[in-house]
Amino acid sequence: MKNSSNLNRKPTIKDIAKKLNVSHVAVSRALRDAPDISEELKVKVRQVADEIGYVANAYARSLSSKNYERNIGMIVPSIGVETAYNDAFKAISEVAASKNHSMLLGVSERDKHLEEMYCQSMCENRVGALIVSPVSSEISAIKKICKGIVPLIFLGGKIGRDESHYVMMNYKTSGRKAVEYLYELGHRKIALFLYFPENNTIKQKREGYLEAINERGLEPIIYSNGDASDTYEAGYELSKKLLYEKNMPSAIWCASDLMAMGVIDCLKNNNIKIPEDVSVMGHDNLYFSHFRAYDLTTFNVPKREMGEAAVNIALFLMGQLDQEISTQIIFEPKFFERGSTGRRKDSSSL
Amino acid sequence: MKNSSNLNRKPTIKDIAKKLNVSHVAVSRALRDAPDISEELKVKVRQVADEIGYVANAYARSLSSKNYERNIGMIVPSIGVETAYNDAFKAISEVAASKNHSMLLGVSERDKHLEEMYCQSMCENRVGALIVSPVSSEISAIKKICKGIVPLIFLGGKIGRDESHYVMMNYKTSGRKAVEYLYELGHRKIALFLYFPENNTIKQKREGYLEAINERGLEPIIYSNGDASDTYEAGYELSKKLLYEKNMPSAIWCASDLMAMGVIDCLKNNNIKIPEDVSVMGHDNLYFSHFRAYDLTTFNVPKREMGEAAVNIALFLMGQLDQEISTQIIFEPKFFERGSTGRRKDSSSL
DNA sequence: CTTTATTACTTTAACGTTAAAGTAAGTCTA
DNA sequence: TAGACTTACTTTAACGTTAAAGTAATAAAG
Repeated sequence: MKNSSNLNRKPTIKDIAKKLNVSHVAVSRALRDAPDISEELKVKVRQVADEIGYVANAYARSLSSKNYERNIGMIVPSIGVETAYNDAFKAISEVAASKNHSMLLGVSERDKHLEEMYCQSMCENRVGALIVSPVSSEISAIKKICKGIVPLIFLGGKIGRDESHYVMMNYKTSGRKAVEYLYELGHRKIALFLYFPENNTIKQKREGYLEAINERGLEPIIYSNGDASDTYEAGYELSKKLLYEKNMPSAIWCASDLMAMGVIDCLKNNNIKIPEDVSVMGHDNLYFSHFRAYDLTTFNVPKREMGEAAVNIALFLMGQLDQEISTQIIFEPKFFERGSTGRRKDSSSL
Repeated sequence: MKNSSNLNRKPTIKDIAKKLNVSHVAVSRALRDAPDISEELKVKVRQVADEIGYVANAYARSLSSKNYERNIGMIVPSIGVETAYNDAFKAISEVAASKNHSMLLGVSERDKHLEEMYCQSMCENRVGALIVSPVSSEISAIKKICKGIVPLIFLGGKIGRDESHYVMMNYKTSGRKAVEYLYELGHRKIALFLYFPENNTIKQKREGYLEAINERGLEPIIYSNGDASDTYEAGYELSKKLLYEKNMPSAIWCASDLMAMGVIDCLKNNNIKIPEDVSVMGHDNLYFSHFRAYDLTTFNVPKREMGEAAVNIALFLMGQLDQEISTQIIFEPKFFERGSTGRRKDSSSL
């Protein structure tokens, strides 16, 4: 049985007008508190509107006034516990609300087809700007859909630097700094734990790592798990593999904090002390990373700031900002030293 | 300097019509693949549309076809790491996408004023249904705004059972079961850690706890932190207080996993063994709760299922479901026993 | 070879609102 | 006391689309 609550016609300004024997335009102006309307009528109009439960129709308003570009769209691959998009979205939504814009959020679940569908839908809904954290580096379809209709701002690490508007991180810095830092602590056998799928983020981290490793004449040790992607379990499993292969490095840098937590728990479970026996570093600085049980040395990704930067670019492109700003922003990761890393023991082989 | 990218007029079906010397209605029908249009014209129309970068205007379409109730709105107090709303939103967004509905998300940041603003905006945007996790139990303003315009579905624990559409948890069960379980493990000194602000969720948990405690003739021990709300730090601080007061119970049930993690880290830091010396339980079963470092006994909140239930009610109320379903759903918490709880030691005083 | 149907359109009107131009009645000014 | 100005409206048109009704040209039927 179909429910039919959507069939009942909602009251319009014309209904109010009829009741008060005035033109619907007078009502429209009264409701908007526009000039050329007597206080008396305004009061009556508001009263009747309240009485009959009138609520403005945003579709008609936007169509008529031609400024439907009041919303900001955002498309993210996921909004689970482990991602940076929550904080970014939060910042974007706050700024948007403060400027009286609504947010449209699409969660593509890493599905390129769904991502494109959302893109199309947001264009049809005439968002003023669209902030996309693309599922993959392949963004030509998105660009084609939005071209000429909606300004596109890319957020995150998966895209190259030849786009016109983006906010991203320089993950190469993380790779270099991780090695530099661990080297200075005396570590010579420094492993890198990666995850799949291999996107630009990962590529940059590996690049930085390899550069710094090579400059110091060290041997690169890279482990990458095939299927689990960026998870606690992935870190746990890779560590088990290390233990099995009896090839323990004195320091491990994980491309994500989630993996690093898995590594720490697996090693501790096998009576390896962190950081006395092995130093473990992560990346992202999640909310949980500072918890005493992990106390993870890591790199902070300024999620909030990135979201703010993106929404500011959006506002600028929508003509809502009075100052000129750059629409290509690259943030540098910030190093956070905590307790999961330390000086190498004199005998480092396990 | 104002940017003016929003001023350029976008092509409409009339532009296509003019190019092909047909009526705009023919174009409209061709684009929608409607009958009464030749294959030939359809091909030409699609070609020109592509050429000039035509994108349908959702506002005009909705206004004309009068079915603008295609979107589902959702308003949540927060979307940070620690909340259940992520998963719920995820489920809702997936189901909505599968039925070709878009989602409008408002994050109220626990601000009642912002919550009402979003509510108003969603009504004006004629969402087909609005799912709200209210900031507080005071929901009369929300109900007044939406009345007669948009069906309202309340999600979460903060509301009473006299609303017409809701999805909530029975937290009283958690309170009872926590005590039952710990009692059976031999614990007699069972503390409850709460947080502020005190909403229905908390009230129910306390109620269940007190009932079960009283039935067994035990002494209730309730600690509540004044300001930090539901955080790791709150759990940490409350535990410090316990240690300082030398009033250690043999089991602690925390109203949230986040707090429980703080408790575990603080106790472990003070050489108290979990669960040998003290059993610790939480509530919510966050993604991080199963990590080896905490291995937390807790109650699962079926976030995803709750989201699915809510969106199904929404679809039903929008007349998009073929079967009749209940619009008042209460989920029972599911107990997850893990390693943070155990039998009481014979000598339990510390 | 007229009637009836079918195909592929066109024309008109409507959705609910706002913009812009028009106007009647009253007030002020010189 | 005519003309200009002000107030508080009304009328008309438009936004971009779809629904519904109308129609010319061709094909099929009897």
